[in-house]
Amino acid sequence: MKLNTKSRYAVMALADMAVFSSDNAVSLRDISLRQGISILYLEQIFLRLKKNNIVKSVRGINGGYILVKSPKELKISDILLALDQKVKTIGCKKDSKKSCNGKSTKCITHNFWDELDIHINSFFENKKLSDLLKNREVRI
Amino acid sequence: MKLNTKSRYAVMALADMAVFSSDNAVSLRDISLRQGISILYLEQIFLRLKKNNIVKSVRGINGGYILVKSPKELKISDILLALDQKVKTIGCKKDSKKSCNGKSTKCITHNFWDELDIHINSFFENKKLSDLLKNREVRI
DNA sequence: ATATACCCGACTAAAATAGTCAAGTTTTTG
DNA sequence: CAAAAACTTGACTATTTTAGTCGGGTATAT
Ligand code: FES
Ligand code: FES
Repeated sequence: MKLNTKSRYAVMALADMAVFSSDNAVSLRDISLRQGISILYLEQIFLRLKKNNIVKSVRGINGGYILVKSPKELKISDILLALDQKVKTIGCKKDSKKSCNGKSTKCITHNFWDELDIHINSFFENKKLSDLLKNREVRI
Repeated sequence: MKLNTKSRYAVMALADMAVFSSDNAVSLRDISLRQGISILYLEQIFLRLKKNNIVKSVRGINGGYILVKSPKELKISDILLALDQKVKTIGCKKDSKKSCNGKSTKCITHNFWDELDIHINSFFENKKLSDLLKNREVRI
C-alpha cells in the first residue's frame, strides 16, 4: 500500500510554497530546483491543484502559483482529493449492490475495510499543511 | 492508495477459516467456493501464509489448512506482513541516508509520512482476526 | 491404486504509474 | 514592439506492478 508520487510531490510542493511564500507567486522552476522534482511533472500536478482551487496562477514573467488558503486552513485531504487519491482500501464499489467477490451480500471483511478507510481519511482530514512545517530542521 | 487483492483475499480467506473452523483442516476448495476466490490464487496466497507460520497444512485427502493461532490472537498486521504489505507511504528508503528526492537531508514531508505509517500500522496491530467476525450478519 | 489436496516456480496479460513531449497562451520588461 | 519567462493542455510512452494462470510436482487417506 503506497501513495503515488503525484500525491507525494503535490504535498511536498505545497509545503515548499508554504515555506517560501511571500507576496509574490512561486514559480514551478523554483520549486523544481529546491525539491528536486521535474518541472514537466510539476506542471501536470499543478494543473490539477489549480482545477481544484488549491492554488491560483499568475501568468507571464515573474508569474507562478499562490496558495488559495493559508497553510493553517489547507487540509491534506483536500490536496489528495485534488489528485484523485481519496483512500479506498475497500474492495467493492461503495455504492454498488455487488460485493467484492460477486455475491449479493457484503463480504465478511467489508466492515473492516470500511473502518480502515475512515481511520486513514480522518488522519488526512485533521492534518493541515502548516502541521508539516512544525519542528522541521532549517533548510536552504 | 489501495491494498492489493492478495492481502484482501488473505484476510478474507482467514476470516472464512475462523468462521468455518472445526477440528478438521479447511480445504482451499471450500474457501474458494464460499468466498468466490480462484483456487489457484488462493494456493499462492496460502503458500506465503504457511511460510510465515500463520497457517499450517495437512496434506492428502481431507487435507487443508489450520490456523496456527486462535482468531483472538491473530493480528491483522501479521497477515499483511506475510504478504509483504507492511504499509509504507513514505517515499524514501527508511534505512537509506538518501532522501526521496536525492538530497542528503530528509525532505520536508518525511516526518509527515512517517506519522501516517505509524497511524495506519497501529490500526492493523490492534485489530485481531476475531474482531472482523463481530456483529456480522449470519451467512450461508 | 487413485483421488484429493497441498507445493512451488515460472509465466503472462492487463492495468497503473511516472514522467516526457509538443505546441500552445499570457504577461512583463527592455 | 519583441523576446523571454512562465503557465496551459492534451497526448503519448516506457516501465513497473498487479492479478491471476499454468504445469508439473508430492503426500496421504481410503
Ligand atoms: S469489500 Fe465490500 S463486499 Fe467485500
Ligand atoms: S519521504 Fe523520506 S526523504 Fe522524502
